[in-house]
Amino acid sequence: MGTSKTEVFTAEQNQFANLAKAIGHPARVAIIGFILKQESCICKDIVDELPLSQPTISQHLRELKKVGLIKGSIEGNTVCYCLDKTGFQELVNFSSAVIQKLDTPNIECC
Amino acid sequence: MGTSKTEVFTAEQNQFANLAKAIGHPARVAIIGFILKQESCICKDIVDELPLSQPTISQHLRELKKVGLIKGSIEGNTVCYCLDKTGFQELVNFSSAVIQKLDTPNIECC
DNA sequence: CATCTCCATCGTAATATTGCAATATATCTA
DNA sequence: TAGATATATTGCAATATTACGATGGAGATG
Repeated sequence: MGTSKTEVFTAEQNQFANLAKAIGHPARVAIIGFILKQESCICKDIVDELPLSQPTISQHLRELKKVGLIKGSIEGNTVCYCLDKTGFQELVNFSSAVIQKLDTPNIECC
Repeated sequence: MGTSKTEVFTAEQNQFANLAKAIGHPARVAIIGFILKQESCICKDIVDELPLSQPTISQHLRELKKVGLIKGSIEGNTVCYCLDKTGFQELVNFSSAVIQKLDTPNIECC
């Protein structure tokens, strides 16, 4: 095994899981945080900031891009990576729906 | 490798990454959704609902519990698993902070 | 008490992820 | 054009994750 049985779950479940999984790595959390602080969105600056090799960062950026959390635009010699609102909105929707439900006091169990 | 270099990141970054990683599996998304729909929070019902073996579900429940997304209470012969607000609140905070920042139009790049 | 049900844990095979050196590619600069 | 700079890709070793059968233990039920 090692493979998730994705085929037995809905497309929505798989898609959201992929989104969460992409954030589920400290380097990627750090990348998001760095761009968010508007320190820079230039790939090189991220590589210089984080104590990981350039190929590793490049790989993490690709993961984030794949699920739509960032988008990159080529700027001559450099690449500018910016946060993509869509993915984060999905996160807000999911988690706030849970909280809202938990706040409605019609649950007898727990 | 295969190991994340957790030691070079902050405790906050690692903690949030763990939280997101826990949600980053379709089975765990499905478990959260099932409990949320208030269909049941009894472990056996989750096992009956999902097309995964009992040991596998048990393992997923442990992952969710480890990061504080659910909490389990023994109820005689059964175990009642319920959502824990804390973890979901962290998710909301993180992602809505990103969205808020992206909505402020003082960003020249991208 | 014997047995059944519910759940956790262990052990293990298959697969995925992580990180980096080496290398490729494209643009920029002198 | 020759190098320098920025980024992506490839290939691989180390480790983590996923799934499940087998097993164990605790409470319910006869």
